Amino acid sequence: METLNAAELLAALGHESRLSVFRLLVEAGPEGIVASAIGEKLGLPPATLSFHLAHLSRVGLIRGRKESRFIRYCAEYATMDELIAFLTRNCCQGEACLPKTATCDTIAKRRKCGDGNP
Amino acid sequence: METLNAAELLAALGHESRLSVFRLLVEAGPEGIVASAIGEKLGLPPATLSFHLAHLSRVGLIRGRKESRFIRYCAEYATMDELIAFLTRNCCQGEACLPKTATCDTIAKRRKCGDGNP
DNA sequence: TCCATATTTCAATAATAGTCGAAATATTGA
DNA sequence: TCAATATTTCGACTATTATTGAAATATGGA
Repeated sequence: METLNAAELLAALGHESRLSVFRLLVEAGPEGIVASAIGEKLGLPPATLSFHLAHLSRVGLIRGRKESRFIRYCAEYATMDELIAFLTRNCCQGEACLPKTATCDTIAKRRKCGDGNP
Repeated sequence: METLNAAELLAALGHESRLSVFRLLVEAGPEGIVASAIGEKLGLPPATLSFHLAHLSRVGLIRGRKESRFIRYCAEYATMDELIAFLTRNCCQGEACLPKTATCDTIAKRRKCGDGNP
């Protein structure tokens, strides 16, 4: 991933409403959530929600599939992963970095960078 | 550190110039880089660079320390770590996610989320 | 077909962010 | 003190983004 593309993804997530939508979908898992339910949960007017969903879709962070009258959205985990990989690539010259504890098991593993450790 | 404002951090990184600055500092490691060298490397005019450095500093993604006439900036790895932890917290309902290969050892470990695996 | 519901598009407006020359400030070494 | 260099602030301008009501489109069920 190049810088330009990463900046686009980060900008998409750098908005309170869009980040809330994305987090909701990340937590929802592969099953996703239909648009109207997202709007209800976050209290966003239809036009506003549509605008933000379109933005997140355009950059590839979420995907929507038509399902009868609804559109069901889910997070694109692969895109998020690439983004995180980009952010941490070649980090910190082999020093320890990213040392904080975290909630998710996998995050807890992410303690040192570039130290060749399992 | 105050409470994490993830959208603010993401918006700060969601600009090509700022992301370039941040990546440069992430790769530079704890030693950091002086402002003028950053500007030269990225081809940013002093006023523009100052604007972006101030922005990144304000949200806590980088830190500058005066060093004689220069200001030496370095990445705040802890902030980035909190941000990544936030993005991946409670992800995907125990399904496999973030499955892509990555450059950094620590990233390579980050393969499943919430599966109770080491 | 007709109605109710889901979502998008349109359009006007409001708000915010980015750019960078020039002037100001700070620091150091001569 | 003076000149050179590093960085910030100011100010004016440009560009982009966000908001949302209302109208349009799409779908499925009665």
